[in-house]
Amino acid sequence: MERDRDQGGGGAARGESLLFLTDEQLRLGIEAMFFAYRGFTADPDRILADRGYGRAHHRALHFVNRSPGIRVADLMDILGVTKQSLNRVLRTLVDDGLVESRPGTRDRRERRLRVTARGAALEGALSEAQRGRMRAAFREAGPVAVQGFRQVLEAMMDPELRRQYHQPARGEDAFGRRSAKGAP
Amino acid sequence: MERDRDQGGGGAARGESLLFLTDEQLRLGIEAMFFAYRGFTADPDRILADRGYGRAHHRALHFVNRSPGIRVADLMDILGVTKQSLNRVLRTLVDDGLVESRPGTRDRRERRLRVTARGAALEGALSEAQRGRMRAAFREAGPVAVQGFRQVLEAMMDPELRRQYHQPARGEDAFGRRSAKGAP
DNA sequence: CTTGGTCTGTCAACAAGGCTGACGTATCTG
DNA sequence: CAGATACGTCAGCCTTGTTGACAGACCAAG
Repeated sequence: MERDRDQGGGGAARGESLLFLTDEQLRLGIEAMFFAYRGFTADPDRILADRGYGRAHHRALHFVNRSPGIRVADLMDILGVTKQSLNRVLRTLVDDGLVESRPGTRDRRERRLRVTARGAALEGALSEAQRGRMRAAFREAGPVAVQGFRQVLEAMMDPELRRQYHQPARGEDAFGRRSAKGAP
Repeated sequence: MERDRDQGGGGAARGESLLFLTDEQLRLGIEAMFFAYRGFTADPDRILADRGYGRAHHRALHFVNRSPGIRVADLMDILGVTKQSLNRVLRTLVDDGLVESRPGTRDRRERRLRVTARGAALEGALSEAQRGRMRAAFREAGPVAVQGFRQVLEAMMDPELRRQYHQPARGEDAFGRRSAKGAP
């Protein structure tokens, strides 16, 4: 809502050019999201299938890699799944030696997660496949388009998720203190 | 690939500004896709859950509504699922009277699908929820950003899917002739 | 110090929605 | 007529989501 410039109820342009808000344009945006997301996940999915993992494993691995020492509960919030779902995926990753799970030093109820060397290798392969496609898309569209892409996507997120997007890290240092982004 | 302007191997800027192609920027793009897609599906998912349907029903309903008279095989291609998966979903939609399935007039082996009045109503509700969020995002980001958003998403699609994105319609007229976009 | 409440993560069981494989049926087409 | 095609269906499997019940660790109040 924010400033809410002009924009009458009708749906047609007025004054400026609001043609980009017509239902037809929105439908195109919706389908673009659908088809693009398919492409976005296609490459890593192939790699995962080869090794007997699924997309859920990729997601977990990605965010553990991004935030070493993350707690299970925080990972749950980011991924938006129940702890039971997450746990199943996490267990296979731990059993296979891709992720390491250690009790927190400050609070021993929690498990602090980090990727192992092997986990980092797989994450790198998946990530590189995904980055490859995105790099090509970014290059083809150019920096201005990329800027717009990010703006629209960010505006489409739920507010809590937007926070996750901006403050990636969440770990625990050697003394067991929590270390959020700019925490003292 | 296309023109392949500049863009050295290093990863840092050179001449222009290629900072938008760094791995860090790509990681942000990847996470933006992930979080935005969550938001993108959240609103319709709630409506669907109330009525005992899932996201798969939404997808089918959307594309049948978009392309009245579409054949089952074409819907399969668009959705990227097997006929068994599609059939399960489609059967419940037909049984519940949201989608109508009739043999084709030209070729009676095929089933031509279209939404019923009730189907259109549900599709409208789902669609409106999704459009609402996208409308807000588009308005907040502005027309230039929307243009970039569409460019990047399109570049990220698989080529076959890009075709689906550009030529939405696919139906059958009263005489049983196929009617693609600008077909004679 | 003990005790109850609130976290933490785990186990069990179930449902949705993908998948493969094998078939059956109707309908076209050469 | 013979083969190809479009669709539906049965059976069975897997991933990944769900809820419910539970155990261990922590913490604050008595």
